[in-house]
Amino acid sequence: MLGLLVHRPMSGYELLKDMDRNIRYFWAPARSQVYAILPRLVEQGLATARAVEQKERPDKTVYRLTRAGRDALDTWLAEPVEHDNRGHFLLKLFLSEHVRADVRPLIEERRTWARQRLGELRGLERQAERDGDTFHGVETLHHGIEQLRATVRWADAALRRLA
Amino acid sequence: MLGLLVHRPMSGYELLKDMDRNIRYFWAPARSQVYAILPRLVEQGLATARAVEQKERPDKTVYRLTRAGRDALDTWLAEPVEHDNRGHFLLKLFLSEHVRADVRPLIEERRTWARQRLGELRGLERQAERDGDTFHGVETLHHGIEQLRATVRWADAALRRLA
DNA sequence: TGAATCATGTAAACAGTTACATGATTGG
DNA sequence: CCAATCATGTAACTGTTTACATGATTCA
Repeated sequence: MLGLLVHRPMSGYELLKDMDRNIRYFWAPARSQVYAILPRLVEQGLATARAVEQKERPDKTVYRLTRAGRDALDTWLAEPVEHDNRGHFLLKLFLSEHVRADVRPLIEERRTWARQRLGELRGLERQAERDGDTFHGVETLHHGIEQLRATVRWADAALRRLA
Repeated sequence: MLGLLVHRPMSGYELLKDMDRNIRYFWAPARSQVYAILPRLVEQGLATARAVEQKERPDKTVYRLTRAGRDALDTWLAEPVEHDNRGHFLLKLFLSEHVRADVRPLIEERRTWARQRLGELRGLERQAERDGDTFHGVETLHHGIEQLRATVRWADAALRRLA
């Protein structure tokens, strides 16, 4: 949310529109969650709230990032990616647009992580085959392996597109 | 958790061991979450708790599925998969092992879902290219497309392995 | 002697969902 | 006239995490 408010001050409603346009496919919180977080940003000094009266529409509250909010965003982007955290990587990839930093290390790190993880899963796959595991158990491993191979393929292609 | 208790009555600790062995790669709740859910199963009549005294180890509580618990598992497995719900599909795939039902429709449905979704993302990809979106925005789309292609590939292969 | 394992929990927070609630305007 | 859009929220959950807390046994 800090990463979207960086563009321009917005109300919760506008923020949700922005999310729907940009990041819905990897992060889509409920409306009520966004409205719950916004006042918390103000409490934490990361944003300010300004009531805006409207004549033909209900009044709205517009949130604007503070300097501390901008700093918090930069700090978050500089922290290591939590690869197992759903959507965390894609969120950082998307938001690093606003912070002029090289994306290459981010993508390379994702690639390294995926390859390591791939090694683990292949180990379990061999073990499952030795142990004569059920179709169901083995297929969940095959599934994970295909997803990780796709991640490596994507990272390679993205790095080529960058070059 | 119902799907693991179906095998044999277990304490929270044993349940966590089982999870770590089998489903850790697509669902790994915290220890405290498992301990929080178990008494809730008893409240809902889905399991019974039995205190077991141990001499050389701390006492433990062993949970056993009731008939209602077994029915709840079957009902859950028969319900449509929530494809967007993290781990939901893999959990059902893994647990349908215990319920003698054909897995084929489950995998076919996953494949259909992934292909539809793939169509959506490809549409957004074309639009993003027309609109001249940033590298970051376009790459998140490429990433999603690769993941979905991997899902379709996996489903095709799994259906072949089944045949 | 110290780490790992066995075993169970509480507390506090944040994440995320669905359902409930209101009320005006715009456009087909 | 009906649906969608604009706009904001509350309530009640379930999901999920990290940190705190205890205490015995086994094995290197």
